[in-house]
Amino acid sequence: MAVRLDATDRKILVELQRDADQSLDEIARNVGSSKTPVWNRIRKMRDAGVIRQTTVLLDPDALGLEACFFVLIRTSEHEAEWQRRFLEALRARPEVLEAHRLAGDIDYILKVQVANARAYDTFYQALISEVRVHNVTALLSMEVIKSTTSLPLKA
Amino acid sequence: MAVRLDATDRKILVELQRDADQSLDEIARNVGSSKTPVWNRIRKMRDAGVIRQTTVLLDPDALGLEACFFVLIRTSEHEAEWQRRFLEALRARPEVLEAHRLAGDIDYILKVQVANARAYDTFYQALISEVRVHNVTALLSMEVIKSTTSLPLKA
DNA sequence: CACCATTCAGGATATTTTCCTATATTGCAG
DNA sequence: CTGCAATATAGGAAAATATCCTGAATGGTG
Repeated sequence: MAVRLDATDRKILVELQRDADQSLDEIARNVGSSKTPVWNRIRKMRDAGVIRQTTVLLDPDALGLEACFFVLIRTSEHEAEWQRRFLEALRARPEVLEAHRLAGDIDYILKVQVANARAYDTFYQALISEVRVHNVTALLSMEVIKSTTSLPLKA
Repeated sequence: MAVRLDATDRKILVELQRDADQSLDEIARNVGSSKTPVWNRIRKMRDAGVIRQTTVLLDPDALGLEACFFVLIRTSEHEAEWQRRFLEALRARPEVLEAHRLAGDIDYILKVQVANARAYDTFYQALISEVRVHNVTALLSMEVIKSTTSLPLKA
């Protein structure tokens, strides 16, 4: 079900992306409305799937996950069965935070968050032993310049 | 202030990452405790910065942001002033969801979420007109295989 | 075993969510 | 422009929840 979002909806989403812990009254004040319409709009956007999840963002360093790798993968395999097993392997591994199938030269990109280079190597060895890939390049993040889950909304 | 996380803390974090809308009683039930210790532990982890933010994850497609690009950037510039301006430019642009400085051959990687290829080109032109970069490769995501903000926690 | 510090469960109160109702607003046909 | 129907709104009542307090339980230590 597609939902047409108006300016108030978008303001609410901006507030929720900024801080989902706010009370309805606070959000209502920030968007210039009252709690009932805000509540109805949030419920509607939840039901429509515009809002997918409320969650908490953790500090990777505080959890000892100090190494972030972007992994570029080329493969010569393109059969359905191989792909199914590859996707399953990625979905099953919690250190894989993102995985995209790409257009062009490089077939897949992964974002992998692990404790250190050794942990990455363990992950890498396990992955390539499970599914054959042609060429893998790992890019190691030295510094997170920016990291947000807030999608841009035309206010 | 570093916090030592025990098994209960990690269970709480797993629950909060899964669904931060749960009531304290629910979380307490799920981790086998009662609401007071859960509440105290959450507050402590918030204060310590382990929990950085409570937020809402939105569906990019529902907002008309149907194109996700990973952008690989090489530059010959490595002066402090250039870098400062480059970081500022990235932080100021809301379509840049992630930006990392990398080790090795490629200097930076960005994750950019936009409406379509045209919008990406607009972003790209604006960026290179603002700061000089040597070489830019854009990888277009065809399919999101996995996308999570949940960091792996040894339960 | 006794002491201290820490963590716990359960309860009291303040706050918030959830839903209802009556009013206001908007879009639209005549 | 006017009146009607559909929709959105503000405010309030009841239920649920967060927040904080108290006293009991626990675990490590001399």
